[in-house]
Amino acid sequence: MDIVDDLKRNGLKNTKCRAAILGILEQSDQPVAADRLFHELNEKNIMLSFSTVYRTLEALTDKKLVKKLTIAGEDKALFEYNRKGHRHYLICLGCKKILSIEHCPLKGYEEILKKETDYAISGHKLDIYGYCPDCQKHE
Amino acid sequence: MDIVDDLKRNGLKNTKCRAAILGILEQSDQPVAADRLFHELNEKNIMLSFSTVYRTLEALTDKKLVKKLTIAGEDKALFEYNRKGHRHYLICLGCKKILSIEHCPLKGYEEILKKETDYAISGHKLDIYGYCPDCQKHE
DNA sequence: TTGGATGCAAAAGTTTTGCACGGTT
DNA sequence: AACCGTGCAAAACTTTTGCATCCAA
Repeated sequence: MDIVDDLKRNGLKNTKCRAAILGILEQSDQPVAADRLFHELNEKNIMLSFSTVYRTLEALTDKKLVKKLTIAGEDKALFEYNRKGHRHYLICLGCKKILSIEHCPLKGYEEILKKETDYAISGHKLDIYGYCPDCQKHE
Repeated sequence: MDIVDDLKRNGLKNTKCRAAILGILEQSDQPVAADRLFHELNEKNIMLSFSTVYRTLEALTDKKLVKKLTIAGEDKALFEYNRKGHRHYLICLGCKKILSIEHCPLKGYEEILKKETDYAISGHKLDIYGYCPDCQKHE
């Protein structure tokens, strides 16, 4: 099982909670908030406490199995399975759905910026906002 | 006084608190967090409560005099004087200093994305992370 | 004078932590 | 058996809100 391997390879014990949380994230195409994870797990009769959800997410984030992200207009953090590889997000302002964009239009720009500013650039984060086709219809 | 005009033009009463908060933001080249504003004002012997700081920031944000933003790795919201015009941020991972970048390398990209996804694109947010010259030296 | 602005205190929401207990290796 | 993981409750922290009072227009 991939998920158990993910855990073991990173020196994390394979427990019901961790496998369940990592599993949900791995199968979701959307970043998920901590409270949503908590409720989804409860629905599956996997009872765990809020502290465990947060501690698990922290452990998984530390080991880079999971990415933590925040988007403008959201007060809480979101978590997603770390599928490696650079990604941007297209966020629907109507339904809050998040689409991953794998193509990066900023290749080369970091190099230009480095020359201009003398900063050592280590990465960037691009979020694009708009309305998905569904939300355009209903308004 | 520009700041008083800003307030009046937007139907906001000109009060000590609002002028002080807007003034600090206007003179800062960095986005500022609510608690930092609170402390800076106290140092200037302008005593006001936390609720007022938040309520004032909310009013100023609603009127678009101020922009509210959140950056990855920061738990609290930051606020900056709205200097109009599109901006990106270059954030130092060492000292957390934020540099404004006025040039936008994404002209045209939104149009391409619109065709690819059928989303109505309304904007984007680009944060670039790195280390400023000072922080590069001290490490 | 009147409605909006402020202070205080309490509440709400998310996230963290202390401590005792339980499960994995 | 040892150590890490978990549950529960309480705390920390940012932000919001209710209500009485105060101030700008």
